[in-house]
Amino acid sequence: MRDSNKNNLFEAGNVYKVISGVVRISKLLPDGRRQISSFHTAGDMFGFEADELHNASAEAVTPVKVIAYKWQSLLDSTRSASVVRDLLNLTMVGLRQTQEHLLLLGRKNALERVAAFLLDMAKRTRTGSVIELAMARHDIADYLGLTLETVSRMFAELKDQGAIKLEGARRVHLLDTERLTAMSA
Amino acid sequence: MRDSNKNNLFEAGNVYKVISGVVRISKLLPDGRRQISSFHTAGDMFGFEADELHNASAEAVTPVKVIAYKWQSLLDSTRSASVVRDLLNLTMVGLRQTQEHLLLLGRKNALERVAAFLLDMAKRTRTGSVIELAMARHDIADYLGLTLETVSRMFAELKDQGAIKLEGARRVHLLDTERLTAMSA
DNA sequence: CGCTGTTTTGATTTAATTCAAGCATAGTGG
DNA sequence: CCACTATGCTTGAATTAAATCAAAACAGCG
Repeated sequence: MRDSNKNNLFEAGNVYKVISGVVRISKLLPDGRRQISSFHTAGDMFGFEADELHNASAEAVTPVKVIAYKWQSLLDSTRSASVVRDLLNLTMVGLRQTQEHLLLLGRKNALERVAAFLLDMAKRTRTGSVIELAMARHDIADYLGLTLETVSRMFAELKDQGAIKLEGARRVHLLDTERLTAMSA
Repeated sequence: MRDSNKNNLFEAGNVYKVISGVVRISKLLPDGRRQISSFHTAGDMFGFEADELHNASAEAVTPVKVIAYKWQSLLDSTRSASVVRDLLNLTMVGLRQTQEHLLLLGRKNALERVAAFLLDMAKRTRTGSVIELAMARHDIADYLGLTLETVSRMFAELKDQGAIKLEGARRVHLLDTERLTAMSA
């Protein structure tokens, strides 16, 4: 197990399980534009995207504890067969989530994206209708394919409409999940 | 093997291999907005995204021949272990490609998207620098998160810049791959 | 040759970005 | 304990890239 808030968590050839904290997976364009493909929280596994050529990076959004599994040792283990089947399942789930995110980035407007994001976060954390955002507006923007200003404006819009309440910038009360769901398109 | 140009190719519980033709995988929003997550051509496998709940659909862009493999029988086979490992690899490759596409949808402008699309198509087909587009502008638009008009304008722009030449709407000569590559990111 | 669906091109509108201040909040040291 | 600073967030005004609306040009195909 590894206790870290350093920059790049990954080495290709490993798969990771998050014990606590939040990790973001992202890719950069040469000029610095960034797209975050996913956030991972306690219990999630990641690292299926890593390979030698492709340069995705994994970074800690908050201080993080992760377990690193060596790819090689997973394949060699006596239970290898069922382990590989589990890994396949996890990767397939990841693929589905990523395709859902494609739909968001390709076809949803700013308000729909933010509404969908909040609902997704609420689903993960299971702390009722109050969510604690671990990441900055800038990270949310890079996840949703928007600018941080637009994200901020959409939060304000949702607040004005009475769908959410903000306690500081990071704690969000979902007041009307019904409506958020409808808005998330 | 299945010879088809009908609408939805998939049943969950199957994985498919394309023998010939082109398949598109897409998701719809309730109001009809569509995002195509991938096109699959001869040799490609697809179906890793399918499950009971999630509604992705696979459709033939051209008349298609595919082989359907029953998930169950793949797992039961005597060579199951290596088969599952192969499926895991394919799914991981799919995940990487999908994340690359997230970067395109979230952060690239229209010209960059179209340039990247053309290069990607060229890489797949390996017919030198001339590519035959199997799909309509509308499908390209839904893949790139644009409107068909914008796609058309970007083709015109690339033509004006001397990066490509069009022979009708569907055959594209890549005249300056170098520049297209630079433009694509 | 005349349809039908596809693609291109043009004019206008709009959603989101960019640029530019201000405002909060938390942390630091006097 | 309170100024002082750094960092992140919000808000406003102006700009812009892409969407929308609208029409013409272009295939294919019966």
